[in-house]
Amino acid sequence: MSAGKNKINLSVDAVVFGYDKDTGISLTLIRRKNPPFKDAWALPGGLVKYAETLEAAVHRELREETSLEVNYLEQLYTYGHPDRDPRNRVVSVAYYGLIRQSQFQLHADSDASEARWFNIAQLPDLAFDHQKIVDTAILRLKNKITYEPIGFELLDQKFPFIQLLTLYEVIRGKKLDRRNFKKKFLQLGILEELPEKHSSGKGRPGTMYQFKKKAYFDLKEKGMVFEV
Amino acid sequence: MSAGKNKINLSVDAVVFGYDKDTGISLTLIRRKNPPFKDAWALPGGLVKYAETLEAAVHRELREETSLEVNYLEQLYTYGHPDRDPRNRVVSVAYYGLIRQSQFQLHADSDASEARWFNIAQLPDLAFDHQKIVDTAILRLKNKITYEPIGFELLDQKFPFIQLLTLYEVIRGKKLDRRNFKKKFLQLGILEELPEKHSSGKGRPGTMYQFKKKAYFDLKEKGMVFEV
DNA sequence: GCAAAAGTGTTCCTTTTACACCCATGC
DNA sequence: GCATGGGTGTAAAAGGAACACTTTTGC
Repeated sequence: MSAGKNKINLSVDAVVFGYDKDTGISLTLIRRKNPPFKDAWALPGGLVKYAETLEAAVHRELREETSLEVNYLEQLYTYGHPDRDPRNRVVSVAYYGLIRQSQFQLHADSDASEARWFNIAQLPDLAFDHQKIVDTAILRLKNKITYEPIGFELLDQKFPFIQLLTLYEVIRGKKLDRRNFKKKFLQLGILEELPEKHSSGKGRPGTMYQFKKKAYFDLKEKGMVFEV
Repeated sequence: MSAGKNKINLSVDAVVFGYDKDTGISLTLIRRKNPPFKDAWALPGGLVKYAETLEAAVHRELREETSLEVNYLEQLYTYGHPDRDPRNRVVSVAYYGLIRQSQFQLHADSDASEARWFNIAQLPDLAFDHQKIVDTAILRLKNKITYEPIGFELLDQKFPFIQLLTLYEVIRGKKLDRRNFKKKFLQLGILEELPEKHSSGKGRPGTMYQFKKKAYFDLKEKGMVFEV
């Protein structure tokens, strides 16, 4: 603590989004066990070790604090204001990640657990400048989903079309025309229609689809522009 | 050197773009005076001081190493691979900036100077992972200019329309239709036509314009979407 | 047979692209 | 008066938005 007092600390923080067709977009927060901001909710994260990559640090912290394993992870922004941590100087590289929430109900709502999902519309007060980070992440998610097919990271591997539509509606925050959206999306040629049907219990069952990842990357390489 | 050996160093690097209607897009590099990569060209940058913001560090380093003062500065990406610096762990927050090159001919091509403009099409081998940073910055510039009017940061305050067109052609790397481009741009309502004319020596002199910054921010606030 | 949700096609309008002629200036 | 570059408008094509009826299932 005395040696290296004048050296800046480097940390990572992660905004992990999950999606559930019934509850919408959520993100993972952990409850802080120590001061400052003891008992407040915060983003998972922590100091980067000397020899690990930033991405490795994020994965490690997520594993340690939430036992989540994310597939999709992208750097968001680096927050470096001198006063963002009241103890000492901590510069934090923020990442955002996406997971299929259906696979991780673990921390859902047990009061005893330290990690929980929060709907992005009902977040508690956050420690440090984490609200700012979350705001940036949500903005990025909105933008990103229009020109990269990241939505598939949030849905199950196989899904009825209506779920894709609903996901876009939730993230964009407005109703979309079912027919136009489907037309446009199918035209991209990155969805595979499956023989299976999916019934929600009521009404006509919908066709299941899955993302053709390979087709997408092939097309992307040829200069195809994704935009929805 | 022995104390804090296990703490990560934090630096900033800056990709400063300049534009000249005759020579195109350039960026500033400095020649390294010390190992590693002694005598190689590198981006201006250096370690962040304990109590300064990241932006302040960038401005300071630019002042010290190139005597440039940039108005437009934006965070680009943070590079943190453990091996990016052969000496020890240095995580670097990269920024990119824009300036009116016409105001800074200082370091233009004096062989004795340590800072120089290089056309982005003819860059020398760069130290560290700086080529990667530059690639990202160029990509960002191309993207950004289509949905934010950052071009005005590169042009003189008053400019004939043709220069705006040429700037976009250079950055996009392809010819644009003069009439369609002008129509689209003027429709945005963020350009002010000036009474002055500008002659290139030959042909009919062109009308001068200037960017209506206030009008732009007012419109932006009302939700207007800039896209060219 | 009725309620609920999925499937499908056409028209209209807006935006984008393509394109050609006249005008002001310097020499 | 001719070469050079700047200014302007229109028509065709493409893309996006709006919109209604039929089909399949559960009860």
